[in-house]
Amino acid sequence: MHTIHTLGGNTMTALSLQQQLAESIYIALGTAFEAGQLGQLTQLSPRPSIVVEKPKVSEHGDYATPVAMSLAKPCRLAPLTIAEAIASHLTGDKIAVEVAKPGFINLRLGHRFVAAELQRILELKGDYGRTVPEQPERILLEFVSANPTGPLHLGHGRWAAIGSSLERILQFAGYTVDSEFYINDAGNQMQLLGLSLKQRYLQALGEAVELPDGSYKGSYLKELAEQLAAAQGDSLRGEPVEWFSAYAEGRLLAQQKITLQQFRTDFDRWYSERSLHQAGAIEAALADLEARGMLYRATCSRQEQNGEITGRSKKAQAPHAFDEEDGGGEALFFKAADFGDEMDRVVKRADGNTTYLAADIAYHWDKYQRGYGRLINIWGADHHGYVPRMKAVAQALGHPADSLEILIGQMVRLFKTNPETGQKEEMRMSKRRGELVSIDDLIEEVGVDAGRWFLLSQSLNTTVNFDLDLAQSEKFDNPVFYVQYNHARCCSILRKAPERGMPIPERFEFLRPDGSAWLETPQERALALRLLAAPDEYRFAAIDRAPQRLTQFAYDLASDVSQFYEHCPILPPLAEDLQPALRYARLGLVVATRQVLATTLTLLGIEPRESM
RNA sequence: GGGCACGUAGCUCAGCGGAUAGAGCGUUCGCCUCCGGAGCGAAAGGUCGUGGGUUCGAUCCCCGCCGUGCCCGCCA
Repeated sequence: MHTIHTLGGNTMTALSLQQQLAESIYIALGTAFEAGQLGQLTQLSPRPSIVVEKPKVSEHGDYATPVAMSLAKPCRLAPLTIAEAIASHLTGDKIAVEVAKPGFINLRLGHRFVAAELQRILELKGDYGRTVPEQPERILLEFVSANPTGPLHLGHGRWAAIGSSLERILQFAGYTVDSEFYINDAGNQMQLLGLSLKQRYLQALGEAVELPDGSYKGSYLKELAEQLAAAQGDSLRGEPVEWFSAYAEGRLLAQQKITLQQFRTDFDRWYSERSLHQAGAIEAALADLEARGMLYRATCSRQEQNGEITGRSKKAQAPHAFDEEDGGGEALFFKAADFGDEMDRVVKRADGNTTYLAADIAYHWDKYQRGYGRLINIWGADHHGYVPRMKAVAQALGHPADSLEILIGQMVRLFKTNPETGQKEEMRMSKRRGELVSIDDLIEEVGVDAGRWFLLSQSLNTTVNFDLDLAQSEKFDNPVFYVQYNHARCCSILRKAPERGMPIPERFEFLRPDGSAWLETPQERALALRLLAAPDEYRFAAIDRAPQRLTQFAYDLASDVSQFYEHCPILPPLAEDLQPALRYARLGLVVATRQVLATTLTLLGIEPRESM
């Protein structure tokens, strides 16, 4: 029987604190139920959801549950009565329980409990905070997935930071996760890339050639072309466009890989779209859909036929503009509308070429074939309109709609103070002119740590307003600096302790012989409680797919460290009047704190620096 | 026209249906010369865009409206 008495110090359980508390409350609930204290409530299954949360006000306890209020109706009892009944079965010497006004049950962690949990951190070290999911899953996380047509820009940087952190966070929460980059290396854009490079190459040879319309105008292609001209002279003049495509792709993809690696974003697989074509996966996936009755041939979609398409953009209002080119023949449609998309989508054009969607169908078909039960994609908001048709694909292939999870992230805007006006100005990025701020630029300007931090610290559905000045700041107004500084500060204390006559012991003791706590100041307690909340923070970051919870947590933790440091001296001479046992208990708290800060930063892909 | 997201303190943003809505910056007022200096403490500052609804309880869920951003191809 798992009672409140056995809480804490149990290194075998992978339960977070809130899970442990919820478990205890559930058991107390069962006891109350069996004792007939829950009124009209007829059964305890399905198990009622037990919310355990950290109250905003400390008077309401370290943790609290409103479970009695949600049970009031089925029990037909006053919430207070229910709360009293549950609370009466929660008594123990490790946690103080009290019932408050409307029907809250407030829990206060006792010294022994806190001390035991601190010991657990010291024992588990970097594994503290690992949890086990309710449902184990094999997840494929796909992100960035750019065209190999140029340097990765700031937007890609956001997906890289979030994807790579999320991968670590999900793994720490017990999921099996693989990460993948889908290389969009097929289609006419590669043709255009080759053409652009060839023209640049000819320009570099001194020829007056115009770049074709819509070509890639970024300076990186010019540099590539000049390198080619310098190394090969005019010997490549006769090479076909395809040669230039392949060359450009090879160079640009290699550069993207280097950039991402520098940005601490590693992929388990780089998956080439072209390889799907070569392996016949597109035909295989379409054959699968065909066999399921999900395809049909027509000159236009069923919805257009029936006049069901209203409210479209100008482009979409003229769906047959292509007829002139392709002779108005029949295309192959996928019945996306059967699964919630607004209309059916073309997978094979009238001219016989497959569409981008067809390749994406094949890619996701292949992901499922490889045995992943959950697919998570991170896309920019500019692709959100694509979500319904991909969800339709998942369902048409026989998978639940929610097995494909598409996280839509808003865009990144960059701000910098103009030295002339002193005003913050947006650095406008223009894709047309090839002027995008690249991840390489970002790394050069602010470094990987600050770059990642600011791209991670906002919720996915908020636009990031990236403040370059703030990210460069080496003062406490810069949160990443503040967090790293406080980690380094812990390291410094641990480094100096032996020099000041306090060698680091094997074990720390947090309780006095009489069972009371050495750590009893508000700062010590706040810090310790923050550490105990870490596993829940990691867990929620995984469940909510929300790395920004951890930047927030890291900051709050650093703030607790800072206050602890100000008020609780440890090393002589500053602390020489204090009892050694107290100083050692504080030192133990520093060891645990450093560990949790380091774990949190590692999950974010930010370096826990030992010195600044 | 339609879709998605957003609207919370002067600014940038957090906020798992719970009690008195938080943080940083900025502003005001006090401290501090300290194990690692770039600080610490406090105060002021809010009709959570708006109008309804669901709920014992709504910043959070649902609907309408207003405002902002992104998107709506037999492109990729």
